This record gives sequence, C-alpha cells and structure tokens, in this order.
Amino acid sequence: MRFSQILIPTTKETPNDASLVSHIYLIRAGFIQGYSSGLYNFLPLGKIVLDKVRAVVKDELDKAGAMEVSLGFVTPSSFWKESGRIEKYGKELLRFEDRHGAEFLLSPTNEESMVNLVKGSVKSYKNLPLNLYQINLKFRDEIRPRFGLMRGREFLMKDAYSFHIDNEDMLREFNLMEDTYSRIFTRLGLDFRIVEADSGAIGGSGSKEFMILADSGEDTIKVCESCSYGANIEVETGEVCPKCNSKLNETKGIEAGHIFQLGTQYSDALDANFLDNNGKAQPFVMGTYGIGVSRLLAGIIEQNHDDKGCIWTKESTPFSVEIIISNIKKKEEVVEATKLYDELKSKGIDVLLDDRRDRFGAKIKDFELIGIPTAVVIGKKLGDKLVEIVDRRTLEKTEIELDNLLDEVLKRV
RNA sequence: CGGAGUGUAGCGCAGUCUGGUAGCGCACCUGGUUUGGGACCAGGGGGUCGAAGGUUCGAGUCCUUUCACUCCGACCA
Repeated sequence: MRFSQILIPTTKETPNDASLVSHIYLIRAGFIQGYSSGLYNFLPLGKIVLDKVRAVVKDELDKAGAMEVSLGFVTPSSFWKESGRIEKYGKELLRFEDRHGAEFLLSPTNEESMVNLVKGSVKSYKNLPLNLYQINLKFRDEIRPRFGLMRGREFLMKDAYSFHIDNEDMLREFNLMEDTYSRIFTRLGLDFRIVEADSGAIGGSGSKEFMILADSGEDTIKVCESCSYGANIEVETGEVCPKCNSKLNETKGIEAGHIFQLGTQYSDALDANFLDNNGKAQPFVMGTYGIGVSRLLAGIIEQNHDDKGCIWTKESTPFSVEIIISNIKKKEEVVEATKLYDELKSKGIDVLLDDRRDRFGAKIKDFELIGIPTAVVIGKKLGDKLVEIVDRRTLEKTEIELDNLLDEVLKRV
C-alpha cells in the first residue's frame, strides 16, 4: 500500500494519559485511537496487525481440529441466570433491556452461549469430541480499565470450548490446546511461560496461564531456573521447584492465554447432556480456552520496542517491508522505488511505499516509530546504483547494489 | 468503590492564586524556497475555556452542583 493513501496519524507528542510503552507507541504510531475509558478504535495499521495476529491464532486452531463459529455479542440474561453466574460476575456485566423490557448483556465470555448452542445440536456421543471457537468482541465493565489494549473494556478474544464424553478425552484436548497455544505464541515471536494457575470466576479444576514475560506485567509468577515449570504466585507459595527442586525466581508476566479443565459444571447447570453408547444421558465434559487477541498486540510491543518505537515480529507486522523514497521530487528515485514495490507485491509480499512529500528525516522517524522490520531507502546514492536496507531491530544499515536488491529483500522477509 | 489528580483548538500545554472578554508549540491550509535524520520564510483557518447554575458592571479565573477522563489499590483475556 501507499503511505499517502492510508490513514496513519503519527505524532511526536506522547499522549498524556498513556504510561505503558505499548499504549504510547500504539497511539503515537497511529495503530489505535482511544475514545472513552477502556475503549479503542483500531485505525488501518492496527486493524491490519489485529487481522494478522488473528490469522495466526485461527491457523493453529484449525490445524488442531477446532472449528470456528461466531456467537452473538448480545446474550439474553436468562442464559446467565441459569448458570448462576449472573451473580458471580456482578457489575462487570454490562446489562441492558430491549424495548420490551427483556434483559440482555454483552458477553464477557461465552460458556453459557456455547453450551446452549451445543445442547441444541449435539445429542449423541458419536458427534464428540467437539472443539468450537470464535474470535470476536467481548465486553467486561472493568473496575478500572487501564494500559491501553492491555486492559480495555471491549476487547478481542479468542474463546474455545471443547466437549467430551469423559474426563480422559477432555485432558487429551487440554494438552493439545497447550501445545497449540505454545505454537501460536512462538509464531508471534513472544517470550512466554506456561504457568499453573488459579481458575478464578470461570471455575473448573486444572488451569494454566500463558504469560508473556515483561516487566510491565500485572501478574507475578514464579519460574524454575532450570526446568520449564512455572506457576502463578497465587498458586505456588514454595521456594523450590516441585518438579526438579531447583530454585524458583519471581518475575512479571502478562496473562495473554488461559486454558481450563472445566468438567461438567456448566453442562450440569444448563442441563446439557448427550446419549452415551448405552443410550444413557450424560453431561458433556468440557474444557475452555481463551486468548486475549488484542492484548497480544500490546504484549508484542511490550516485548519488542526500543526508545524510538515499535519493533513488530515477523508474523505480526502490518507490512513485511517499507520502501522509503528519500526525495519524492527525484524522478529516478520514484521510478526505482515503484519498480521494487510492484515486484514485491507481485510476489505476494506486504509492502508499504512511503511516497509522501515529506523529507527523509520525517520518513525515517515514522519508519522507526511504526516498527516495520525492514526498510529499503531509495536515496542519494541511487546514481551509483546503491540503495540502503535498514534493519529495524538493530538499526543497522547495509548498502546494496541495485542489481542485488530484490534478492536481498526476499532473503530478509 | 477508597485515595490522588486533570478537563482551555486535532495533540501537548500556559493563563486560574492577584476577575477586564483567550495564548504558545506541534499538527492543518495557501504561496515560495528546501530535500539523508521530524526544514525554513511569509500568510492563514480553527477554541469561548467539560456541563449546568450562581456571585459580579464584567467569569477560563470566584462559589455550588454535576459529568468525563487519568493515576494508585482490590478484580480479569
């Protein structure tokens, strides 16, 4: 895409209400725009990144055999009365009435809705196991929204629910989801730990959290210095690893994923049964698995930034390459940049062409702020058939002969 | 919800104590000169100061009420 045609309102000023680096940079680089407490608009760049992250999540879940559905955002309160959670969730639920006085709420999570969906369509053990997920908006009327996308009131979440004939099969799926989540977080370039956790308001027996390691994290976790064991501080009170007896160190993490072994609490409460191979009614044994997709964006930036701006990882970046035309009035620069732009696009590479009338300084600053991994600068040495490639993470500049340019760029994306 | 603070142009701020009818930087528009690290010169547009009420000849400034937002704490993907 051409920079001149996208809305990317970058700014030099730090917004006064942002303190967290991810919050500051996502706003300054024109990814998001806040408009009320805990509510954000995604601008074009933000929407592209959101879609990229979402695509990785979807790809891995689909590969694991889960199926995407889409449940309504607006849920009848009766679902929540039946499960008994309407009391437990309390004021975090945003409730309202329709014109007839019927009560509804905006879903903060969808166990009830999903159980109702399955209850109405699955009657036999022959249809099990089943893992259904969706990636859509959730609303939680947080006591205190803060930190930009980290703790918004409206946020994008992937929530999956699995249904099984027994506990053993649910455990198999739980482990599969743990592996799947690990692949997702790894693909997104995140440094994370899986920790034993408390199940909180969702309920259930065993649960594990996926923690993005970051000093700004709101959770304190204990991680083993020699094996992969980790636990939330609420769960682990010891000083040594229960797995290998090594020392446990405290560190901060951002909870970006949480998987639960639910058992039958929702199927019991909502009277959701299937017929087993003896023709006998049994409650579904369930698991539930969440990923904070919009929170992941914040987490990626918390882990990948410097004092100049964002540094997107390969699978999260809005564009793989940015081409900077140093001086838009130099026709040869425009011609050469456009040629490369077309070639890369024809190879299916996401490329951003900075064709604005600004000077070089403004363009390179925006490149650093936005954080696309690689830039090609078509500039003053073009007469000598030389252009420059800039690596965003190291800020290293490499001069490249024009003839080798395409190969060199392809090597980097 | 408890504590602290802030609302003045799109953004960042000054002006409020010591009332006299709104200012700076960035951004934006026009013209010109520039073009490798957020250019320069000239000209220009935009706000009645969160809202409501009150005091006063006169309120951004004083008083009352109210709303919103932010930060710290308990809660969460």
